[in-house]
Amino acid sequence: MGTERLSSSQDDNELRKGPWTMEEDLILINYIANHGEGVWNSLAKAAGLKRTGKSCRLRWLNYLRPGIRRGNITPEEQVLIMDLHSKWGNRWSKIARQLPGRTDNEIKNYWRTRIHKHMKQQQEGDKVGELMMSIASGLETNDDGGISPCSQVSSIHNVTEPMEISHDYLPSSQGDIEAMAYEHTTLPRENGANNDNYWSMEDLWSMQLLN
DNA sequence: AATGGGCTCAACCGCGGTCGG
DNA sequence: TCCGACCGCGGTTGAGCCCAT
Repeated sequence: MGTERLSSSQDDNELRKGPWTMEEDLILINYIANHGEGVWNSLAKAAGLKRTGKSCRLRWLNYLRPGIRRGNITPEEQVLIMDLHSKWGNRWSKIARQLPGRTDNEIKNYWRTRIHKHMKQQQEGDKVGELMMSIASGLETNDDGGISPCSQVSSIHNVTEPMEISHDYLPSSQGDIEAMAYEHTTLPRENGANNDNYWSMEDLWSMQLLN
């Protein structure tokens, strides 16, 4: 990644851009664990991160924050996203608040790369509405024969449990933590496939706290 | 095995809103 | 009231991965 590596002379003064490293993640997690979040610009400086406050905030909210659910948007969530998008439009942060553990960025990406694309394809084929039916196949229909996401929506609203975390293996050293964190950040994505084997950031969190 | 196009998603950018001095 | 700093949001980009050929 071209922007990731800066010359050593630049490293001391300039702000970093591009993907976050494991070290930066740990610094940010550690700092917020000790001092709390907020006032991102001063947080970035105080933590010793060569990042903008904006970048720290984004990384925290979209990736490191405990409770983040990653991957595998469920059919229920998909219906809820479509329902809320029809009401609110591109108010991603507002929509995200209705989906516990999901971020606005994730929902926005999901909408643009999947739902929006498929809707366009459906429209091109003059089959508007079939997407809804196919997505919601198995879900209940209303009297008009259309999809009634309301029951699904209400069920979603009750789904507030944090993601399940397996603690079958806990690290015993900082080296373990770093190796596991590295695995977490470098494992290839599986294109929507089950990623249950991935390390969640809550794992990283608990490790940091234990540490 | 090589490769080129499509897809995904983390991260950046720009803008508008809010707040304190 | 004005101004600057900061925050939050939505749009966009581009690196990396996947897959068909």
